[in-house]
Amino acid sequence: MEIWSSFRKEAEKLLKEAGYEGMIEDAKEEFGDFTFPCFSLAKERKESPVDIAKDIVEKMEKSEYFEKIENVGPYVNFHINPKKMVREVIEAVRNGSLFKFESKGSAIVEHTSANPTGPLHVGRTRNSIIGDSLARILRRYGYDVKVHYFVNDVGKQVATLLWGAKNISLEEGEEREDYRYVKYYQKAYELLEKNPEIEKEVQDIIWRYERGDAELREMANKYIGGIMRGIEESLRNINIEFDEFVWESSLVEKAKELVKYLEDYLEEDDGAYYVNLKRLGLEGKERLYLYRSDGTTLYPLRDIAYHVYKADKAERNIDVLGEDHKLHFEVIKKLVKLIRPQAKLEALFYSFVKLPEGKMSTRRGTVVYLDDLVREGMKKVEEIIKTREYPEEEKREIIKKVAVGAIRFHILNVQEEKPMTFRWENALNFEGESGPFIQYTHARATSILKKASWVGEYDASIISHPQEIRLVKLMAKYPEVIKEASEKLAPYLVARYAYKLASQFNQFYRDCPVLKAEENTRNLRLAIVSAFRDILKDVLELLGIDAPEKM
RNA sequence: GGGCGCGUGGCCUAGCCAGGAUAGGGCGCUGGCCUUCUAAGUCAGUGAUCGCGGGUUCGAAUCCCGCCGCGCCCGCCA
Repeated sequence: MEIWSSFRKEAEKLLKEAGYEGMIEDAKEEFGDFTFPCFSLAKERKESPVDIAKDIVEKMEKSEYFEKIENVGPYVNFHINPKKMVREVIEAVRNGSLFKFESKGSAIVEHTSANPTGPLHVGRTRNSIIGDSLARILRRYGYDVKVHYFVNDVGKQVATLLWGAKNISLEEGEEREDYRYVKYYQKAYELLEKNPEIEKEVQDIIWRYERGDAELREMANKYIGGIMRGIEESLRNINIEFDEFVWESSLVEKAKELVKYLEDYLEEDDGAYYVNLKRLGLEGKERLYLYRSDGTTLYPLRDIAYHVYKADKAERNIDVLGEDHKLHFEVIKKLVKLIRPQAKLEALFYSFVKLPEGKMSTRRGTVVYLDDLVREGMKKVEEIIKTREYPEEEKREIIKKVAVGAIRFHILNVQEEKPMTFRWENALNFEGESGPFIQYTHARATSILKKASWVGEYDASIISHPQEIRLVKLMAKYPEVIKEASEKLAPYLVARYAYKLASQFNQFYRDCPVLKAEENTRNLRLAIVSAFRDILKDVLELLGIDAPEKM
C-alpha cells in the first residue's frame, strides 16, 4: 500500500480540479512535501510563473490530505496533514498492508555462479550480496522468486583443476575442502603456463568428462562438489541460500539438441561450429563459438541451454552479472529469443571490486577471501562488545550478526555499476553509513518498546513535534522504495533508505523522550516507535541483515 | 581501433533516467553533549572550479556534441 503516492495523487487531483495539469514532485523539506514548479506552464501560456502559482493556490479546494497549500514565488508547495498520515502509516503497519503488494508471477534470480575453483573472494561476493538482496526485494514486491546458482563443472578452468588433482601431489592440510583444492588449481595453472602441451591433456579431460567418463565424474564429485560445499558454507554465513543449483554438465545433451534452432546462422570452421553474429545483426563480435573442433561444447552453448531451461520455468529471468558479461549477455539473449521467443531475460550488472594493489585473481592468489573478511569483522565486534554483559551465547550471535551486517551494507550502499576498491577500514566500518549503525538504531527502538507496558492505543490527532512528523513521512515512503528498487533492479536504493530511516529515528530519539513523556504523547510516540521498528526490521530483512534486539 | 560503464571536498558516496529554489550524506580532522529511553549515538565547525571544453535552455551535476583519465568487452576462456 503506497501511502506517500496516495497523497501525491491527491495533490495531482486538486491541481487538476483547479484547472491545471502537471507533474507534482517531491519538494525539498524546507518548502513542504510536494511542489509544483510553474515554469513550463508559464512558457506554454506566456504568463508569469509567479502569477500562475498564485492563481493555482486561489482556485485550489481544501483537502483533508493537506494542512497548507501555498505559493512561494513560482512554486506551489503542498504541506501534508500529519494527523492523517500518521494514522494511515500506523494502521498499515499494524494490519500488514504496508508490506503487501499484489502478486506478480514467477521470477528466477541467478547470482554468484562463480567457477568452483576455490573459496569465494570478496570480489565475487559483491555479486552474491546484490543478487540475494534483489531476490528478497522482488519477493517482497510480489514475485514468486527462485534463486539459482549455475555451477560450471564442464569448463576449462575446472578441467584444469581436475588435471591438477590427477597429476600433482600436494600435501593436503586439514582446511575446508575449497581451501584444500584451490591449491591444485593454482599449481596446475602455473604448470600450464610453463608447459603449453598440458593443454592437450586438459582438453582430453573436458572431452571425456562431457561423455560421462566414470573416473572423472567421481573426481568432479569430490573436488568440484567439495569446493561448492565450501562456497555454500561461506555464503550461508552471510545469510545467502539458493533454491537450485544447476550443474552445466546436466545440460550438455539438451544444449546439443537446441543447436537446430540456430542452424540458419551456424557456420563451420575446421570442425568447430559458431554462430555468425553479423548475419544476426549483432555488433561487437563476429563469431560465437558453440563447439570446439573436438566436438566438446563451449560455455555460450551451455549458457543458452540454461537460459532456455529457466525461461521454461519462470516468466521473468534476472541474472546478476559482472560487467565483463555485458556483451555476452546481449548475444545470449538474442539467441535464446530465437529458441524461446517469449523469454524475458534481464540482467543487473555490477562493476568489479579490486584491491588497492590491483585485480583479484583466484588463479594468482591475489584475493581477500570472504571468510577472512567475516572473521576479521567478528574480531572487531568482539572488541567493542567485550565490556557489555550479555550471556556468552547471545554475545556470539550478536558478533556474527553485526559483522555480517557491516559487510553486506558496505556492498549494498553503493550503486551497482560503480567500481569499488576494497579497503578493510571501509568494509568493516561500524559508524555513520554502516550496517551496525542501522542495527544499533533497531536495538534502541526495541529497547524502548521492551520497557514500555502499553496496550497499543494512541491518538493521532496530537502529533505535533517536527521530529515525529519527519519520521512518519519517511516511514510512509517505504512501499515506494520497494517498488522503485524492484522496477529498476537496484537494491542499493533500499540500503540508502535504510540509512536515512535509521538516521531520522536517531534525531527523533534525541529530541523526543518516549517513556517519560506525558501519557497521550507517550502513547503516540510508542505507536510511532513500534511502527518504525517493524518497518526497519523489514528493510533490514530485504538487505539480508539480521536485526538484533540488543547490541 | 570499435563498443559499454565510471569520473562530485583529502577519502567513500547521493542527486543524473523524468533539467529548477543555498549540490545532500558518510569517513577523516577540530571542538561540544552520557545523574534522562544503549555514546556503534548526537550537535557544531572544516572542506567541492560537480574530469575538461563547447552547445541547448529563463535555468545544466543532470540533456546534446567533442576531448581527457580509469575499468570492462571485442577468445575453439568463462
